[in-house]
Amino acid sequence: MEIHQLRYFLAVAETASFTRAAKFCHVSQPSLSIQLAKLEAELGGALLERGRKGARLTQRGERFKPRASEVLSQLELARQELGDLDGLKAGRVGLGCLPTTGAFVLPPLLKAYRQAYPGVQVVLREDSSPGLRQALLDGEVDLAIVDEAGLGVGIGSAPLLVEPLLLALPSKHRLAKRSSVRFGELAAEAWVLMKPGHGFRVIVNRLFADLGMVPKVVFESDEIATVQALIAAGMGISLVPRMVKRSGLAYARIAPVQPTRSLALAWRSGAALSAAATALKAICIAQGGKP
Amino acid sequence: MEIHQLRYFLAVAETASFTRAAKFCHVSQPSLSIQLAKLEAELGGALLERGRKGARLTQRGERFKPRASEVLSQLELARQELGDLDGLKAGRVGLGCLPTTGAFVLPPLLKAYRQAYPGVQVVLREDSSPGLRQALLDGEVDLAIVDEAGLGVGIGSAPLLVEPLLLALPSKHRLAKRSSVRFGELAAEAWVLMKPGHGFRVIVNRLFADLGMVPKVVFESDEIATVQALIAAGMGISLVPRMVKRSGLAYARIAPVQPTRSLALAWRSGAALSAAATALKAICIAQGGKP
DNA sequence: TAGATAGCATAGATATTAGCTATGAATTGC
DNA sequence: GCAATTCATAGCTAATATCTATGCTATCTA
Repeated sequence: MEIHQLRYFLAVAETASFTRAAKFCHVSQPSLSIQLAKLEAELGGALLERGRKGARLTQRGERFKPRASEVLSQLELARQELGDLDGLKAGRVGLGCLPTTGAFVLPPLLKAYRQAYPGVQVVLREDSSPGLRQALLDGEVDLAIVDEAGLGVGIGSAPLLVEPLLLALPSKHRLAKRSSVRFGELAAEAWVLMKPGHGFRVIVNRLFADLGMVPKVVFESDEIATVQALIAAGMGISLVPRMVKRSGLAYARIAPVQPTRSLALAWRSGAALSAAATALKAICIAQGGKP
Repeated sequence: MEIHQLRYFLAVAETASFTRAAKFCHVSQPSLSIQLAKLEAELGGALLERGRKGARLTQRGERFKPRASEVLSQLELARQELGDLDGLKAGRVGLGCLPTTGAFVLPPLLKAYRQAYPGVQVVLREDSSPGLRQALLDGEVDLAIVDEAGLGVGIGSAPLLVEPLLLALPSKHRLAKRSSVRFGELAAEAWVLMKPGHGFRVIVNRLFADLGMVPKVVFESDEIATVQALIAAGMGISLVPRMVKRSGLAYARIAPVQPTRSLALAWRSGAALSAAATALKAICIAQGGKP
């Protein structure tokens, strides 16, 4: 059973004539006759009744017609849908981001994207960098905004932004008035940090390791908001990305070498990005993550 | 776009591997690769993402898959339905009959048919012989039980039964006690007949014509029941087929040559009878219309 | 690190087949 | 009776689906 046979069959059903159907299908009448004979042979019986002045459907033909019609409709619909997908009139793109960044970088990105491609659905996923990395590899998201911990083998990336990590202090802290602090001055401080595995916990660990020290960690959380709340309550100090600055805390730069974290847009290396994902990638890179 | 391409595509979607899909489809892996490349080219973009350890669907592939699946389902369903039709597990047959015969010949026929093929729907149509002839030619019914007036060019037929026409008389009629009557004795009688066009009105006309006479027609009707009711009321006499004999009237044979009407099973000459119609035809001929 | 394995793509040969033109057979209309 | 219509058949050609053999790359293993 071939698709062109279905097309020929429906043309005959429509025109009640092999000759007219052949013209309609832009093939010769013998070709059409032969193909229909094959179709009938494969289906085990006549679909058409040939007469002196044309052809009419047999009962089997009447029964077969809606199926053949449905097949061609589905194929047409498939083309249509794929066209919509490519034309960004439809589709879906999965975007991952870090909980500490979502609230800051996503709104302008998504606003621009939604305006440009209102038909595309964006599915968000907030997770840690390793979690996002896995989600990329599993194809659960198409793109993700991650820090260094989200990269690695199998992941492609483009830099989005580099932002300084600031020392976050209770406003009454002895260093609260300082605009910059050397890291060595912090050896004895109590630290409130993100739990291990989070991207910039890694950065803090590295900073201490470089100094041959171990931080005195008094609290750990998964939420940057919690960390800052604990600091505001005077439980300790921390390093936080500049984008989460809020009132009620004091922030100081680290000197002389300011630590930073880099955010990058990441995707699975081998992945054939969908049109929707490609467009989102372009917007991300164009905006550079800067609101 | 070809059906085997859809099959290959779904196999890859299922097995996540070109190699396994090729085995499943009983083709070589290169053949499958090439066909899928063609499918993708025709649809304007990749459907599958080739990786080191197999293949996975792209977004376009995910979108396309249900359509491809539906197409194959429809084709399978079509085969199934045609098989049911041929196996007489489904189907429809149109059967026509004369109003004067339906009540007498149909019940046993339809009972036997329904019992043998409960899945087949029988659509009845009662009409005059010329009307049934047209219905046959138009394909509105597959078979019809008609008298001579229903035959002609383009109609095939098989004899079903020959039945005598009896003289129907009011029970107080002067001839009511006679078992047989010569037609010549009826020249002066008042006649209640079926309207012109009805099959056995033609027969009565012919009988009179043979004698060089014209009947004195006092009433005409389309319904044999009406004719008999008028006769019972003493309005005249008539010739009726034996199968409509009822109480309240007297019936006499015509002698010496008993007039008859023949019923036949008819179909359109060129028609490819459906399995359902062929089976019904067989039952009709086997029973010969005799209850 | 070299070799083996797995997975898909490419190349060239072959066999099937869809399509064409020409023609035939049967019927209808003037 | 001739012309026109309609579908089927025959023979040829070109397209193509498939095959085997091979290449390429990445992964696994000794």
